[in-house]
Amino acid sequence: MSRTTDFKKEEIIEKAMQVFWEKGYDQTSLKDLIDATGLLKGSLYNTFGSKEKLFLECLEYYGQFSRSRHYKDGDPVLYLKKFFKRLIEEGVDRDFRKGCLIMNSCLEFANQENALAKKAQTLFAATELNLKNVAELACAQQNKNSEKLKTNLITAAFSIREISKFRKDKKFLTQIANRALEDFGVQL
Amino acid sequence: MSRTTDFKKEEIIEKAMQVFWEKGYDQTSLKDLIDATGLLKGSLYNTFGSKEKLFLECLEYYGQFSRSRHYKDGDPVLYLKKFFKRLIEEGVDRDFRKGCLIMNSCLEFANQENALAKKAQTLFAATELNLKNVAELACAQQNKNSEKLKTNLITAAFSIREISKFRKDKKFLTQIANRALEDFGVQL
DNA sequence: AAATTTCTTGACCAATCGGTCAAAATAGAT
DNA sequence: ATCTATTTTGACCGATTGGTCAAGAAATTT
Repeated sequence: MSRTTDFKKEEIIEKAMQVFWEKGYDQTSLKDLIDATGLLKGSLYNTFGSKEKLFLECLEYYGQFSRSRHYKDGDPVLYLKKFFKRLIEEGVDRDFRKGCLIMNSCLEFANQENALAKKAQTLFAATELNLKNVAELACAQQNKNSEKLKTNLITAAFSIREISKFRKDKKFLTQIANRALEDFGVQL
Repeated sequence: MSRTTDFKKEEIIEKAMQVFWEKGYDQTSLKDLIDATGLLKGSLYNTFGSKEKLFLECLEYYGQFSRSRHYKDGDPVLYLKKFFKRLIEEGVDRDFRKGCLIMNSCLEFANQENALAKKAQTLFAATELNLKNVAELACAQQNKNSEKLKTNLITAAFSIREISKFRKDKKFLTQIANRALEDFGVQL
């Protein structure tokens, strides 16, 4: 009865997200999105409505990706070790300066109060909740107060992600992680 | 023998710096700079040559401002307490979402390797050196290894500055500071 | 007061920004 | 094969980007 799209929406979101992740929202132009997705301006607007709405879908997509790496089961302390090990590995990679799209967006929209800022902060809260859950499980094993430990974890994760953008210093980044991990009696 | 400028260069740099500090380099347009300084485009280019060169002068100016708050003498631990107290006070201020221009610039130019990125990282190193010096003095008093403590200090300062942009949570920010200060046997 | 040098001004530049839209192309239902 | 709903396409929009430049204004030296 009518023509169908030549592309899969999710594939477009995935490609657009990569550009937004690398360059940030404002620094990503429509031309960038066109080049990355292979769609033309009209199709892009026909499908997503605006650059802002497309970004929201990309944020949500990244949120799914992020949640897929949240703690599910197993040893919570081991999860934390693997978690920080990965952050550092990505952090020292010279080709990886993108950080975390959620944190990037929280910072980029910090002095705004629009849908983008709100969405970014909601996703940040989810990331935080993940670490909070892990911290509580680990603390239950060790009979400790988890509130400060939770702050330490999210702060360490944030710091490693952001500082590693401009400082590819494994020792430095590992010290940050170890400072949070020592609460749980382990080190990298 | 010739006409003199109607303005003082330093006053222009100060005003331009405020805009760059609030909005970042790329998000600051020439119109913003014109509005903030009161100069017209021609005068701006006649005086500074380009937006980039103007920004470099602003960065240097901020660097002086930053250095003016570095440790000079007195009790190093007391300096640290005041240092973090101020960071948190500014951090919870709803009208203060600018963070630190040096850290902002390190992040903004993280995936570039131009004069701007270089300059920002050089200034970051100076900030770091300040905290390192203080840490060593304080450690000498207390017979401790200062290397990890130095990392903790700069990481805490960075985290408070950045996280406070989008999270005006005094308790949270204080926990970050206290985590670094506990090494020196004090708390906020 | 005149001469000289510099600063100030505003018009102008090409390029790009996010976004719109009418016409052409096309896939599916009949 | 035809009809129809939808997508694709590329031209076009006004606004803004960073930057240039010639002409006019003005301050200082002589």
